Amino acid sequence: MAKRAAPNAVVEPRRRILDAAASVFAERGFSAAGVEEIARRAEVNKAMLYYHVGDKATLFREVVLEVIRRIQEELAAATGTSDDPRKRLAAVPMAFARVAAERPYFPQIMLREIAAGGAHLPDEMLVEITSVVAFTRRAVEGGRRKGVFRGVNPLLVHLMLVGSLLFIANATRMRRRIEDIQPLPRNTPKDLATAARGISEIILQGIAKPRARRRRP
Amino acid sequence: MAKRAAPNAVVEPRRRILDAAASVFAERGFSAAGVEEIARRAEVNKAMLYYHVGDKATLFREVVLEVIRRIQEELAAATGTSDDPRKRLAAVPMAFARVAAERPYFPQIMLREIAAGGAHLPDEMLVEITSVVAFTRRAVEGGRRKGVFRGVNPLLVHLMLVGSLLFIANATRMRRRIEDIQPLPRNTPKDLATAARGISEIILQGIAKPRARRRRP
Amino acid sequence: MAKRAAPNAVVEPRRRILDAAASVFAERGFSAAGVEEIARRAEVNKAMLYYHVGDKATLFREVVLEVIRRIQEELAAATGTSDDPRKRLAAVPMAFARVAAERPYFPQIMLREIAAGGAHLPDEMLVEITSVVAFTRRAVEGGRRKGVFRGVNPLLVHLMLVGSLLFIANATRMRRRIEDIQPLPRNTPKDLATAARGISEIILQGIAKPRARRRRP
Amino acid sequence: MAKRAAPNAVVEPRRRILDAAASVFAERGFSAAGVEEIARRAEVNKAMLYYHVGDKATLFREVVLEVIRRIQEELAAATGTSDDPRKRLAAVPMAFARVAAERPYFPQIMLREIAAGGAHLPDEMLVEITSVVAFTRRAVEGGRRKGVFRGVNPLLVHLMLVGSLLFIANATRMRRRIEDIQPLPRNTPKDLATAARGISEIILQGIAKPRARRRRP
DNA sequence: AATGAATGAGGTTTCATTCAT
DNA sequence: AATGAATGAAACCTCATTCAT
Repeated sequence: MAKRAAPNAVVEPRRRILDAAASVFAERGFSAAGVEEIARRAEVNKAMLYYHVGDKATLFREVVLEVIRRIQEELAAATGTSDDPRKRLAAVPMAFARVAAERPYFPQIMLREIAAGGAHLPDEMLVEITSVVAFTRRAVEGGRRKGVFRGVNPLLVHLMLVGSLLFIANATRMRRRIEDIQPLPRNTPKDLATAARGISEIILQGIAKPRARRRRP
Repeated sequence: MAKRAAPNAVVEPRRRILDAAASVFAERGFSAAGVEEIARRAEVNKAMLYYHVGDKATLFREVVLEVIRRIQEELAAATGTSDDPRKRLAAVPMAFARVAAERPYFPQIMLREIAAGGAHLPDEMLVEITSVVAFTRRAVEGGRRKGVFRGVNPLLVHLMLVGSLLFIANATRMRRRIEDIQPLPRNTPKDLATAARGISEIILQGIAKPRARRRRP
Repeated sequence: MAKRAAPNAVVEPRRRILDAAASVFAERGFSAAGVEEIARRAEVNKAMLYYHVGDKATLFREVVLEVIRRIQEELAAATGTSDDPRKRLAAVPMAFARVAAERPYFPQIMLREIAAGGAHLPDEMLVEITSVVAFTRRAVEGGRRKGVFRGVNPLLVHLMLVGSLLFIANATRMRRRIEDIQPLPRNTPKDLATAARGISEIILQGIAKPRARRRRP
Repeated sequence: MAKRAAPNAVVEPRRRILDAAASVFAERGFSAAGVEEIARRAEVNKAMLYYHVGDKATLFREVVLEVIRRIQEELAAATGTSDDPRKRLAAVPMAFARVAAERPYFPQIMLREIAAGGAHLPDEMLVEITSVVAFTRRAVEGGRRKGVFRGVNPLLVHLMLVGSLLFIANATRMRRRIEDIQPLPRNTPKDLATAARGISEIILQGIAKPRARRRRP
């Protein structure tokens, strides 16, 4: 289906552009990202970039939209698997870890945009994000009803799950720089999936309903 | 003993500049922040800004340095208070919450810089950050020795404590935008101190050493 | 086959820019030359100037490179003509005079850069200059072997030939200013070619091997 | 006489400023020279520099004026010594070499200003320079009358004498840079006085009246 | 679908000079 | 005689975007 045999033409320009944009946005952030460099990495003419996708803001929105969709897919898949609230909850950081494994630029872009207060995203896209929060809320409330979780603020739990994971994913890069300067204890979590498991383990125990105290005599 | 009675001169120019810089960096991020606007907010001539503090990068470093120092102070104060590992650990998110209360721009700048991988900070400043991690590690290991915590990766705990808090602080702003669009359940943590308590409560229970199981009869 | 009929478009933008740059560098010197003015004289947008050639330093280097090439061409042409050391030597100031006639800004730029110690030129370009010195050295040494020149430092001869010519070319402008103030004897060399001849005449006699003294009877 | 014992106060501020200005003007040229740096080198407050000498243009003029005066003094001294036209003529490059030995920045400033066409000097100062030319002219014309020089353009001779010397003085710095890149024959004139002697030797022979041709039989 | 050229606005930084004390 | 602070203009350069072909 490729139009030419040129090395980069095997993948459609739009795809190349979005990938290039993602990587530059991740590395530099929205403002510091240069349209010039995105075009260069996509091996595309700058004008073509406008032709195929649109201006810088559109570029960014498309990139973010794709990852949000992927998160939603992962969570949808998890929904079907089991209705154990503990498994449901653990699926949240794991979904993020999976998408991050697929698209390494994702945690950086996401954290940057959170820090920016969503400044580069339109209303509709923010609303999409809400669906992810809703997933966690249902799990927490389900667990509560079933007596496996104590009463906790579901939003707090969500933010801890996701925040911890994204934070860890990003901090790793900074940590590597520090390790280049001074030797550090050797305990960084190896990969994000491992981190995701560590996070849900702690949080699940953290919100578990304590066993009924032994009744006083 | 202010030098002049002019409305903005009650506080030293350097202070005004750093405060203005902090607010602009928080709102816009390093690259999108304009020296022009920083100067305007500081009510200072653009050239004066260079005279008093230095270029944009220096400006940023000074701002970050100040908040790191404040975090270190808060933790140092907590160190003196008690040697209960649980209290020590709870002091970490609380220190961040306190500094954030004092300097509202802090969580945003910090999260942005984490997402940037420390790109705008010199090596020495990254090293300073290590001291904060060390505080958590000592608390976790102390708790372990005393038998109140189970064996967990201290770095993971640290990143969860700090990451959760910073993430919550930032997500709040995005959340408010969403709330303007569609009504949401009314459960956002009121202030950061409350969030800090919620976080440490969950994590402390999450890493607590389980009581010895009663032996089966 | 000009692209447009617009009045300034008959000559390629890059050419116009280099010419404009040359004239401004000559008039004002590297530091005082304004990119703004270069663009104006080239009838080009300031950004286009960066697009077509590069920054101020690059602009300068390209201009200098062109004239060095021209000098080398002139000398190469002279090499083929004759192998009389006297003619070879005379070709040196004449080459400079010819290039100066073609590009009036050349002596000024060159003298300015000599005075700057080559501060705006990269190593490779300085090396190019060496080839010109080598030409003179070969002529002087050739003349020595053939017994027409006495033993003199070839570098000294080179610097006198070139220095005199460039100095005269530049002093003329200053001299004109003086003449506007007070009347002067009417003896300025008319053009640079004449000056070049005057210079080589004096220097050739100056380094000529004196005839063998008539032996005393 | 010194007002204070402070290390830099033994020499009057005005002197320090002029010396600092001279060195910066020599190194960087008029436009690139920064008032800031001049003040720093003079160990003087920037405002004081304006108080003691004046603005940048004035600073420059004072520096140039001083060296012109010194050249005039040297030539005046030479006038008294002998009335041999050859010695008179040789005194010209030697005067420049002497002043250069005293004030190393002099040849650079001078050559730069020649290249600038005197742009930074007022009319009166240009006129002063004329007196130097006049010295050479008298020597050349005197020598002509006495039958030791042939008929040559005195201005040409002057420009060759002075131009060669200044050119050599400046080229030396560029030459050193080249030598750092590639090894070169070892024949640079050691110091300027030696160069001055080399120059006048060649030029004196170059304009010497040829011995009467042996009359044709 | 593709490109090189064009553009205007804006970015950061520096500079010579002066003022208030 | 001396200083730190102030200022406005201008410097160089980059950017996102569009146009003509």
